[in-house]
Amino acid sequence: MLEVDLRSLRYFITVAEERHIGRAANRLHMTQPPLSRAIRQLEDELGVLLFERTPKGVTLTPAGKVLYDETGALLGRADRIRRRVAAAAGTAPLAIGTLADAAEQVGDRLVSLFRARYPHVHVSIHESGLGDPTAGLRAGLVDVAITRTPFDDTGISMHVLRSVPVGVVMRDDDPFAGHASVSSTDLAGRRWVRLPEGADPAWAAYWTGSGDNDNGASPVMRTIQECLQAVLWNGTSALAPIDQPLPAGLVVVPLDDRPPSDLVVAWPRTVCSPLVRGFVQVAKHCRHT
Amino acid sequence: MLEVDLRSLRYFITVAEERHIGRAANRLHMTQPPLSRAIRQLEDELGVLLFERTPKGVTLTPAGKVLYDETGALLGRADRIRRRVAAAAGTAPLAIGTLADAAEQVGDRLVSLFRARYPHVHVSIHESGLGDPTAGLRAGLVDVAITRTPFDDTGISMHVLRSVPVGVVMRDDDPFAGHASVSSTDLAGRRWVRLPEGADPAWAAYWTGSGDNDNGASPVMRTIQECLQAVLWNGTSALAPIDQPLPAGLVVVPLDDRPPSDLVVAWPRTVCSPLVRGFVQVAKHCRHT
DNA sequence: ACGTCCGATACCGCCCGGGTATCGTGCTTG
DNA sequence: CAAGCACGATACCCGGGCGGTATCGGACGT
Repeated sequence: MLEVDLRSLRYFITVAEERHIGRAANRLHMTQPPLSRAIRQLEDELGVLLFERTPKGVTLTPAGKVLYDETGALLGRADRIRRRVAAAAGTAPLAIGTLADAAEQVGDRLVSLFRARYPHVHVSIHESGLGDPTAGLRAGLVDVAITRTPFDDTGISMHVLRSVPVGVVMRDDDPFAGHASVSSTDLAGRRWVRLPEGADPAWAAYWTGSGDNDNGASPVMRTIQECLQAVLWNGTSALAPIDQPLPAGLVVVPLDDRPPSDLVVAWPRTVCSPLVRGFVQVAKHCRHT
Repeated sequence: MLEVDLRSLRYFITVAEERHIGRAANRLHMTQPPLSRAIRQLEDELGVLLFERTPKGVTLTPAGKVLYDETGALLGRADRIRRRVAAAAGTAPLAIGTLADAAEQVGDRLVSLFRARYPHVHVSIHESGLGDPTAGLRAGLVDVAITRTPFDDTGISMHVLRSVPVGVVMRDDDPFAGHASVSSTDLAGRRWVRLPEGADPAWAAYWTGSGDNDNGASPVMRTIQECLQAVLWNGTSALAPIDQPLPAGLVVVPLDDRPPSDLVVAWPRTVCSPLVRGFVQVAKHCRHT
């Protein structure tokens, strides 16, 4: 049984229109050799020569012309089928949770990629405070979350997007401000920002200097921006991923005795919705610079 | 861009008809897990649940029903395109050469597989004598050859189907008949079958005990059957692959100091015809027991 | 004659799509 | 009710396919 896949047909159409494999490869965002190979494989599959190769490009053979004329309709029909199937499934909504402002850029990128791929899906974004590292997943408020480790992950599956070391955010007039790194013992006696009560214990312990501080007096932080402002104004300290963009007057010094924190996409382990898995696929396949 | 391939759609159709992944896997000559995975991936691709999973099988969701109804037409159109393209290319003939009766079984299998895959192609088979190891390739009589090494392969590409040690064919009353193997020195003074004059030197040297014999008296052998008869009747000896089927009264004793001979499919290095490449593909993918 | 511009080839690394073994679960059955 | 069974799901392995880079060969056009 012959099994052409639609991708190679799109390749063929592009080459036929450009009359030039190199230019077609450009349009397809790939390089020339794999495209040459794909065309040759399509020819082998059909047992027919589709292009004449000339020194200045390629031209369609009669068989290639027939394939070109017929293929457009086939691809069009395939797209129509996709739309009809999506319509028949109804407009299933997808709720995405994000951890406060911790994952803004990557979250925006992922969501826009997801929207491009599943145009018929209604996406809602729920930004949660720093008190809930599951960003609403635990509470069932969202279907999938973009957040950070560590937290209690029983019943939750995760895919790591990026693993980032963590550091101490301090004012640039801090005695440690110039250091290449610090360790926990250097930080004894500091006042730390306070997370909301009831937060996941592993999470709270990780982000607040092991919690051995008198932080009853600090106000509760709900976003990273609030944390940074507290550091600037109150002389408290906070932990943050070292790639956190900082306002002027603040620096982050790597903390060398704490494991990195992972930027992850997380979802309930028992999920069956294809949309959630599709979101995870998008996250897996795109580059996280 | 979404890229469903037609294979996964055929999988889907089969599962939808069987209402049972295991049975569908059987019909598709594959096992259940990869089929489950393929269905799930199709669902992810479309962002839609296609089947309800139940303890006794699967049932189509509304979206799945729509896909089922639409997909048949798509696959039918794909098949029609294949036929039209093949027709537009005209009925390109393919000439296949085989080395005498040396490759009968495998040749028959390959040719029938090729015919099944390219039904529109007219295939002709040219059986050559033992004097031409290229089976007509060198002379331009055929497009592709099923033959044996060794021969001068300049300008010729090959794909090895099977590598078989070579042995001496002798009568079962020969002094060496019971031996597990023999070496060239054991065979001094024997009379050997004679190949046609002008055969490829490497080829002739390989198959006739290094050619240091008085074989002016032996008749020229044109097929393996003739060789075997000569051994039976004239007391000459011959070399043959050790898997050569033998008539009663003959045995083959492995020759332990000669490299094996490869059963190969060969074609001109400068080939551009998709049919030749298709034939090679068929040869590569089928099992050669 | 040589540079340039094609497509073709060679080779590499990763991912995908096959496989086997095993699990979880809901239904059946003694 | 416990045990078996039947089904799909999961985990893991392995080979092939499809991306990539580097390079070749050949046909023009100065």
